[in-house]
Amino acid sequence: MLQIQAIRENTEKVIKALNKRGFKSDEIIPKILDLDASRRETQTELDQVLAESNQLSESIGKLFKSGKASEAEPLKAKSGELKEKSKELNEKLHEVADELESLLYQVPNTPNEIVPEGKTPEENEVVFSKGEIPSLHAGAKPHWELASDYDLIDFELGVKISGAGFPVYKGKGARLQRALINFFLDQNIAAGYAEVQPPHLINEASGYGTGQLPDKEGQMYHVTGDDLYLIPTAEVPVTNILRDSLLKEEELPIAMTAYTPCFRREAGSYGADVRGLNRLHQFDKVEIVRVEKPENSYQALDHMVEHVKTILEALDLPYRILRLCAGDMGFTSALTYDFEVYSAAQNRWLEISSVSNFETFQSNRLKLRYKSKDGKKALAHTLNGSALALPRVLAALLENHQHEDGIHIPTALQAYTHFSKID
RNA sequence: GGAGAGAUGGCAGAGUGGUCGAAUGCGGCGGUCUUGAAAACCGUUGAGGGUCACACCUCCGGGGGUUCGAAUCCCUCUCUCUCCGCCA
Repeated sequence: MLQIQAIRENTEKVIKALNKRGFKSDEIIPKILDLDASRRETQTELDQVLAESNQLSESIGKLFKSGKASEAEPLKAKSGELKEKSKELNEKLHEVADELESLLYQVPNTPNEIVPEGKTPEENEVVFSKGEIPSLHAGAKPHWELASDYDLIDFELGVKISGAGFPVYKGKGARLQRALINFFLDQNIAAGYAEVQPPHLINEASGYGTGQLPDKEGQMYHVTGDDLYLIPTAEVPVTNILRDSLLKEEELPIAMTAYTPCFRREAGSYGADVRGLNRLHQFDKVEIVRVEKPENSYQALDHMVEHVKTILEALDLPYRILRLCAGDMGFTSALTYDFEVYSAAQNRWLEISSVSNFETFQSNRLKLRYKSKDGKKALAHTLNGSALALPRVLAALLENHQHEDGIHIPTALQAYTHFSKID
């Protein structure tokens, strides 16, 4: 949620930034400003009535104490009137404040200045690429065929148990999956991230905290019996660890990593894009989350990008980094870098990580603040990224490292898989 | 699922209708002492709105009510804890 002061003080800048996203702010922003003005005006009016009422009560109390109860009667009547009035004003205040809040929830984050203009994924800016695209042997296959040939993943079995998008990993497929999780976690820990294991179900307040609610209500699985949501990413429970907190300056930065399964309904997707591991309802991901002082957050974002690079290079996968254009960025982000690995057998790029700075957009909702040494309080910046999402990494590993004699496991992973080849 | 207890400042924990925004302890900050540190002692220290700054207002889990006046009384919701049951 954007800070109302920012909208108030930099209205033109905010509108311009939102327009870059393709978000129509010309109506909603003036409306927000109107409501904000009205809120403050009503608040002031209410405060005055309450101040008068407080004084009255105090003098009534004194009269009672000094045994002049009869003199208090007219004051009581006056107090009753004020109460009536304050009730009205209070109702109005709530009305205005609620409407203001619901409008603020609808406004996405303002893109950083370096975010490129654009509406579609084609307009994302490639800022880096590395690794050679392997030329595969004749008869090379996409991962869903490899998965079946080597009995690594059973998609049909998952359909029986749950439905489409819930694969069953088997044998070396399961072991490779587990190896990747451990490998990623160890890499992140070595880079200074503290491991946490958060709950996989979250309450409504947590959903609002990181911005999944109310914006993406339909994309999360909802456990109606207990009114909980299955996490779409570890970002939600991990970032919410810091919800409603006032940190000391020296506690920052905070860096956490977590492995969790992720659950996404992804309603409405179909076709070749969702073949095999490309898009699932349940998948595994290792996430990194950072909480930073505002002046350090963009440097931290760069460090996260560098860190993800080293992981992909250890896996010997060709990849590129995109700076997402304003129109393709997520609702809550101010700047996002997507990592894509090249899938030689599918001849396409697959997104495997998304690293973002949310600035104060999440911390404003989360009430995640820190207190500097001179006693000033400010919202912290939150960042997160995948390091990494499993399914497409697995797909790319199978496809890019396939040879006539089987699938070769990258050296860095062998300590985790305890096998060097799938054949 | 059954029974009971509770929700107060960064944390712990008093407070049952009128200077209570709240005792006390811990923690934090400043100081005295010390070569330095620790200990001890003294002082200070909740959050939000509002204002140029004051004033002022709100906040003792959420919502509603009683009262001139509520952290304190009533209703309601949510959550937590303890015991029993069930169970990995």
